[in-house]
Amino acid sequence: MSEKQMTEPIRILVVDDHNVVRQGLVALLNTVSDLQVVAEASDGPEAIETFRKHKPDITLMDLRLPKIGGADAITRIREESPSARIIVLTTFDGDEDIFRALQAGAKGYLLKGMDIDELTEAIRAVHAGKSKIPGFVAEKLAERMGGPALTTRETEVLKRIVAGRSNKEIASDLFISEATVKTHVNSILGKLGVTDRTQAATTALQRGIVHLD
Amino acid sequence: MSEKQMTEPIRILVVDDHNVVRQGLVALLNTVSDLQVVAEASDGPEAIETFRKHKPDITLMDLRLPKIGGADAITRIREESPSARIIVLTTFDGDEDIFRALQAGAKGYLLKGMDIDELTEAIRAVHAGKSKIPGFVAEKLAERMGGPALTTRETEVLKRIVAGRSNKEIASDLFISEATVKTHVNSILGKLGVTDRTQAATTALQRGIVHLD
DNA sequence: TGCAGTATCCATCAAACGGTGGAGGGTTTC
DNA sequence: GAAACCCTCCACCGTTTGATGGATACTGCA
Repeated sequence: MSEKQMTEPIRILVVDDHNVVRQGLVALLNTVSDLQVVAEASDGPEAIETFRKHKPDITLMDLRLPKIGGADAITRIREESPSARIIVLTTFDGDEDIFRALQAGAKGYLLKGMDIDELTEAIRAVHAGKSKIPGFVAEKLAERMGGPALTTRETEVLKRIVAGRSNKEIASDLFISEATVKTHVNSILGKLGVTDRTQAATTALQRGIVHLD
Repeated sequence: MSEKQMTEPIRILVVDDHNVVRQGLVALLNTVSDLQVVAEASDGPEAIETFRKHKPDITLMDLRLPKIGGADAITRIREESPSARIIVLTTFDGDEDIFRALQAGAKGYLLKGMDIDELTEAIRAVHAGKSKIPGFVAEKLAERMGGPALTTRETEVLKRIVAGRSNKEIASDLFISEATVKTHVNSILGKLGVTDRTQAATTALQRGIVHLD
């Protein structure tokens, strides 16, 4: 509204389910003169609704959220508002999560280990229409792209491997024969580059293909 | 120094390796009148050294830290200063981590999902010499106590199971026979209440006995 | 139409795993 | 010094897993 100001402040929505982190982030961002936190949300649905109501310039979003995960929330928000500028701010969470978030339309991917200056710089960059993905995040992404992607069925099987189910149990879970499960397990091992199901489970967790929750 | 004040502010050290979280926390705590952040640290050794230098009234410490983990850092700090009042502030990290932290002498165990009011209340309580452990944390702890504890050797074996090593590989890693490894694996399965090594791996991760890093 | 990819199933076989029970030597604890 | 506990090893046996090399069928795309 003010005519005197050179620039309007950048209006920000902060989404994080950890109260002290979120409130800390808000306190921190509000100390920067050209940034202004206009709303907060602590889970996926709330994020979607709050975005709809406030239409912030920039959304800072953690990926691990209750009810609806960050990547899905990004998808939903951008379905309604394709111009939404969303920056993922998380701790790491594996290449699969990075991939899904960027796939969903995130314009930036920052780590909580970054400095506040880098954060504000990234916010301004994305607000100006640029993208901001750190080099090593891009590397991780390239790494993932190199490897062949799991099919939906394989992912289904992998989830159950992580859940500690045997081939026989997985077979009855999915209403298929144990032979088929073995086929899937074999291609999973091949694609993940591991030699047994325990390794498959831990690398699936590490790469963020599956979560323990 | 001031004689006019009713109470001196509580001097706080904040330890967290995520810069934006830590700086946010500092910004947040400094908005509370009787709290004053006097120092920060971003890893274990730094925490120990910074504590030595500033002797804060309260230390807020995350558990996942580079170089030296939070629990070990607490141990080391309290060796030098048995009266140190340390509050763990973390995201969760499983019952084993809770146990080790309290064992090491932490006076409080708070989650980052808590409200800022609860946090400040806990800080004042611990500063007043009390302990502050939320109910469900105590529950988790009780749960853990119920189950039989793993021996050091079993933990060693479990780490390698999580790393995806076979019994034969674990045997040569530890310079023991495969038969011995099988014995250990068997008691691990029994103690964890699971039926195979993949389940052992995932519940070990879930309970915080082992970490993927 | 034909090809690539996915999902389903089969048989076979060796290797790895898990269950059971027992045994000896070493601590720590009472 | 007995009891309790841990670590080490052994043998036996059935089950599970992973590796290999197929086969059929449905999809979508070129």
